[in-house]
Amino acid sequence: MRATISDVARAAGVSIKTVSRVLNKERYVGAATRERVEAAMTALNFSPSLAARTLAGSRSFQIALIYDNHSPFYIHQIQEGVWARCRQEGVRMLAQPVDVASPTLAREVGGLIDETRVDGIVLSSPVTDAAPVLAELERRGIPFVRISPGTNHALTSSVFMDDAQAADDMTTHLVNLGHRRIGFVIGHPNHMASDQRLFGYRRALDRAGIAYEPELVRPGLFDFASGAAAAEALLALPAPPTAIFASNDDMAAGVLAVAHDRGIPVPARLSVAGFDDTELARAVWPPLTTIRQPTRDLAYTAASLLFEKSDGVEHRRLQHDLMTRGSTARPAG
Amino acid sequence: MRATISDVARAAGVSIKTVSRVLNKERYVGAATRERVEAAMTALNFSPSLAARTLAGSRSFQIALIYDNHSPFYIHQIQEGVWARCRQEGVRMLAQPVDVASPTLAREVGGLIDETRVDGIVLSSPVTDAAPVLAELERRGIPFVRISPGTNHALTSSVFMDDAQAADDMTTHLVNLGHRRIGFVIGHPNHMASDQRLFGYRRALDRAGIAYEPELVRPGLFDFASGAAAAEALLALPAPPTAIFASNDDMAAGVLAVAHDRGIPVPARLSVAGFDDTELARAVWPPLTTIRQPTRDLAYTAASLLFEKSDGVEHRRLQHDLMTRGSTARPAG
DNA sequence: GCGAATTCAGACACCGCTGTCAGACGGTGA
DNA sequence: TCACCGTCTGACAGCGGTGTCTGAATTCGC
Repeated sequence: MRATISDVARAAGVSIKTVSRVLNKERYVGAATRERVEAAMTALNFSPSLAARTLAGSRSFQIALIYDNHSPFYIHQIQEGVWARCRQEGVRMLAQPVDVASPTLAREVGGLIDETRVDGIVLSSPVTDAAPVLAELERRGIPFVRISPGTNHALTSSVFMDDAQAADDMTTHLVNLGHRRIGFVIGHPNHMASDQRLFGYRRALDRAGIAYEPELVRPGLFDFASGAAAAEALLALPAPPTAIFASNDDMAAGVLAVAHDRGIPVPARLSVAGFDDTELARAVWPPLTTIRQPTRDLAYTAASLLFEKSDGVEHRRLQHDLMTRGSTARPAG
Repeated sequence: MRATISDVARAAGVSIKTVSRVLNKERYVGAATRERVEAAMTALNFSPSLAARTLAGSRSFQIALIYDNHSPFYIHQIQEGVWARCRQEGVRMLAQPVDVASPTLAREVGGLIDETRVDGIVLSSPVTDAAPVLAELERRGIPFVRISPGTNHALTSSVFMDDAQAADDMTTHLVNLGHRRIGFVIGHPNHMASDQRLFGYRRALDRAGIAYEPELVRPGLFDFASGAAAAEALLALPAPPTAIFASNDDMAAGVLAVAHDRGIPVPARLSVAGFDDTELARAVWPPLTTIRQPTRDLAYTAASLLFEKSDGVEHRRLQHDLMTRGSTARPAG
């Protein structure tokens, strides 16, 4: 049967409180005692009941990762990162997909906290910018860290990259190749990063002395279909762009598909650039020039911030990289 | 402050136990009493402590989903399916990535069960066939369901599709198009489904009276790179195949990339087929002809089996579909 | 109209740990 | 020598619910 803490105590000839001390690495346990207890624990194959620890103590050894569904690749990396850090800490991760548009979201999150008593929360974009949720978390005073938030940077701890600079870098890359008419596909309007990326695109154009043309900029939803639709529109223009920069890889894949369909060789006649460097970027052809977003590391760092529990608000900026692959080249002619 | 069950009891003018009865939908609670209690619960915004319920009762309101990392798309759909069913049941899902090759895996899983007291477990391939894990679960008598297991079908409840038939269908599709030299890329050796798919391929060839040629069959690991490597080898053959059937979409994407690199038009000169119908199948160009595997439904059904807790072992086979898209066509000439 | 079955509600122990407090012990400074 | 401190360990009371048992009120069969 399952071993309990009192079984261990009996086997080691100490009180259950002493076993508890060893379990929690508290001070004031003699070396000899500790060893006896540890031996008993392994001998009995003891795993403490999380439920009992949560109920009796002030920690639950669980944190929650809250996200809304967008790219599976992105979510996968986020989960990976948070989970890896949790594992080091001996803490469980509760993955909680939500609908950021749900009117009851704040209450759901509140219920989650009450039920599970999680020790902290990692928020992934776009839940990072859902005001009711932030207010609820604030009200309860539960520690939380946001990954790539778009608003109120100062308020809470967060990890992020410089989306504007990254988009600027990519646009500059295209400009340096010789492109002058560069199409842009905006990201999902729910995500604040979308604005940042658009801003970076415009800033780079501006610096290069290229006039901003609204017709070259199309809305998107971070998915394949919207990328394809945007490409259709851009390529139907009287003076179509020689390069298209999509705000994520999924949409860039959509752009690629449209180009292939129309027999437009990439990159010879059309350069295509993405953003994120998900696995998709290397699975399409030609492989996408894209911005490597350190997604996994962002998530890992977010979890770290939670565990380090420095009292104050802390921010960490992580570096991005421009990954030059086969989908971009000098314009024809 | 957080409301407890005794707050609710006081507010409703009943005993704690009666509130507990309402919470658990037990019998023998008067309609009027139930309403008073429910009103008090919403008024106080009461969420019961999972830790306390777990400790005192015989359920934990949690199940675990155990998987080893392979395609992010696949995992994403599996999580989605299990999670959707859990939500209906008011049960939390603990996502637990593991390394199926780890020698301590069974112990880890045992520890997970002891710590969390999960009510049941969903196993996803290839953990479905890790003998030590199965033995551990069996020993503890904890309910579990396997998704697409490869072995010991009779032993435990499972949901699956007919991988052999699906591969047979795809191969037959290619044969019917007129292909005679059909390359095949095997899946990851850890996954039992890989054998089944190879078997289906051979069976279809056999029925069509086409001799099996070992040189047309290459090993793979379910990832892009191994698909590309297999394609390189196949296309370097003195008599290269006119079609390549890869055991999943990721590898098929690798095949496509090699074809593009070599300037071999798809599907005009080479047909390419995948397996799974992940989002990737529609993100590449041309979109992949593939087998739609009802991954999300498999996961959903697996969770259902867990909750329905019919005493006996139960199996559910789900249907697959042949999705004909742009990557396959009649061979040239 | 009366005993028995059924419906309803509460008392109480306890699930397996942690927090608090108090006690024992040996070493230290005055 | 004594008071005092740091170190080590145990007793004990909960944490917030559920399972079991017991008892009262109601319905039912004949």
